[in-house]
Amino acid sequence: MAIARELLGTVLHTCINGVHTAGIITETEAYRGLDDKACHAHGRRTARTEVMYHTGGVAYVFLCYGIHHLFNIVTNQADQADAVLVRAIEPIKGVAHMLERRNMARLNKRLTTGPGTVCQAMGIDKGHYGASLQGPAVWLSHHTSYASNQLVATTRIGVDYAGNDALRPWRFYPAGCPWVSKPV
DNA sequence: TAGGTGATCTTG
DNA sequence: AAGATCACCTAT
Repeated sequence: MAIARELLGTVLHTCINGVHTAGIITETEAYRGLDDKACHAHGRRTARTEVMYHTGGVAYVFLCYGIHHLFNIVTNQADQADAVLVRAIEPIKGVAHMLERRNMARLNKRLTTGPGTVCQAMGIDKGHYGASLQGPAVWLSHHTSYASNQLVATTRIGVDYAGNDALRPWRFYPAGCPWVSKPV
């Protein structure tokens, strides 16, 4: 949970086919393998979730609804299976390339607010499954830190199937930030 | 508000 | 081997 908060204000970079794009992470969700039914890895260690059981610092990417790739950062020690989903970014580099990838004409909030659109704009797909977050394709750099009283915590999106665990307030974003998929 | 889309997991 | 299930997005 702490890492999900610390990642807000961190810059996510990708370099794909020589194209460098980057954005400030503005919305995250935390998932915990051991006791969180909303986590894909909870009670399941399969080919798809295997990388979540690895030591943190790698990417967990999966395909959702047959269309959208979702990008997660594996965060804990081996066998804990914890991860943070990146749900939105504020684009800061390579905006023209992001617009092209998203097939959009003008910059607006919809470019990178939502986990599926973040991946599309940044060029992330299943080829990045298990990739190191220390480059060369994907990496992070520091930009801003937020005090905890600047952050909003809400329940996570789209996890109603998880029963009580759907109520955990493990979705975070900076208060007032416009680059958020669904403000409260 | 509903439908598209395909990998993954279960046998509903 | 087939069917259900999804951490979503876009357009009506």
